[in-house]
Amino acid sequence: MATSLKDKAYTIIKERILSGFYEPNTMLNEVALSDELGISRTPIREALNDLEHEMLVNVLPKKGTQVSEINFDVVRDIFQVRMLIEPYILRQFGPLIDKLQLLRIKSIQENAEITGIEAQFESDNDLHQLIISSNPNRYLDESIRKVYDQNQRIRLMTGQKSTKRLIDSASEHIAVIDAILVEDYIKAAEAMEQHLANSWKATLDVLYHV
Amino acid sequence: MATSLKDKAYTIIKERILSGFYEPNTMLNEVALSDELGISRTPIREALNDLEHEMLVNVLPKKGTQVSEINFDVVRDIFQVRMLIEPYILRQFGPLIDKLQLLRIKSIQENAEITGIEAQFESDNDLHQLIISSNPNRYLDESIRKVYDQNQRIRLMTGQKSTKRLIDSASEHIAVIDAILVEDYIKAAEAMEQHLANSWKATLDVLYHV
DNA sequence: CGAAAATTTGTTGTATACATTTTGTCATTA
DNA sequence: TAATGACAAAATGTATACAACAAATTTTCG
Repeated sequence: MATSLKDKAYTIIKERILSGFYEPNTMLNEVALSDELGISRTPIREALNDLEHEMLVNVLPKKGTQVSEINFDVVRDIFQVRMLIEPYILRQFGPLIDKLQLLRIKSIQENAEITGIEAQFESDNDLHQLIISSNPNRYLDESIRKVYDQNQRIRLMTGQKSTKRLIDSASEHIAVIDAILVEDYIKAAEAMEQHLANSWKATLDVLYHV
Repeated sequence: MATSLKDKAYTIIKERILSGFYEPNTMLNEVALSDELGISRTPIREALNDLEHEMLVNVLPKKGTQVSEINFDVVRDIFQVRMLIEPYILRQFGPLIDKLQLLRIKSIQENAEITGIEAQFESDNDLHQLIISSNPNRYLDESIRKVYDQNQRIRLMTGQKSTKRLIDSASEHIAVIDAILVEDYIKAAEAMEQHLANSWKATLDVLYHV
């Protein structure tokens, strides 16, 4: 794959932000990144610009680029958009979802207590990604993907501390999956709404003790 | 206002795309733009990159930057997102809409037959922008704004040829406005859904004779 | 000693030079 | 004539140099 240096820089920096290696409010120095990655400033700058559009960083004119913060407002906005779009995708594009992949994910979710937190975590991601990917609308896709990247950072903060929530989450996922499998997409959308509402409540609880 | 050269280039190029001065599929040459605008290639490139994120251009690696096309799929996707988000904003954030501005817009819409096409056109824009602006969710805002820019290009194509549609559109706008004024935001959302559905049908008819 | 001014340092913004790739031209050949 | 390949021209991708600005530091003066 003949990828550009800009894309390389983009991928590396994004991964560092999403993984929490760069914490919120960290200032990203262009020359430092340039030296470290062995890439000149120009592609670095372009990558940072791209990341700004995903709202993963804020470019402060003449000051620098700063890893964006995840405050309450951001968390609320992220969940709001997810609750609008993910059920919508199920209703509109449910039939386009890959059933085989669903079954694979379901089997992992069913063994939530055995497979461990990390596998569960990843499988959760897979489910949402699978649903998101079924949507052919480019504009909707960009919106939800941007939001979903931020969501990964939120989950890093919550850390899924409660195993109780993990089990509940798994059964909610299964409810969504089962509805899709019997091709009742309205029910699937409702199950997703329920799931997101619960996740929202759990997140509120863990992060803000509300 | 101490705006950067990148922003200047961005503003100029964007205006040219939205106004139709640059037609779809036009290749945008970086050095040509650089010479014409008296700005070096670096800010020009950054501006084009920004425009790519708004899907107003496509950057083809090693080939160049091309003004994006408005084909049937794009038109469908745009309307789909508008029909999802605009009514949602009314339902969720209706109370935040500036009522005074609404009254001003209403008076123009009421005289649709007198004020002429252009004023009508602009007032239509104002209404949708006003509603969009009432939404405080940054993620939703970016999504709908991106879509609304493209929508301007669609309207350029349809050219609002039918005066019948113009009159109908005005009365639909008034239905939305009146519902907001009496603070019945559910009704307002429904009126908006109706309006967008009709616009969608009219657009289909004009552009694709479907 | 403290505050304001001047200077230095470091960072981003912009311009330009160089590298790489694509594309168009034109001669060559089957 | 049509296809092919070498070559030239032009475009984008990348690196680097310079300019403008902000912040930190030092100096100067009350």
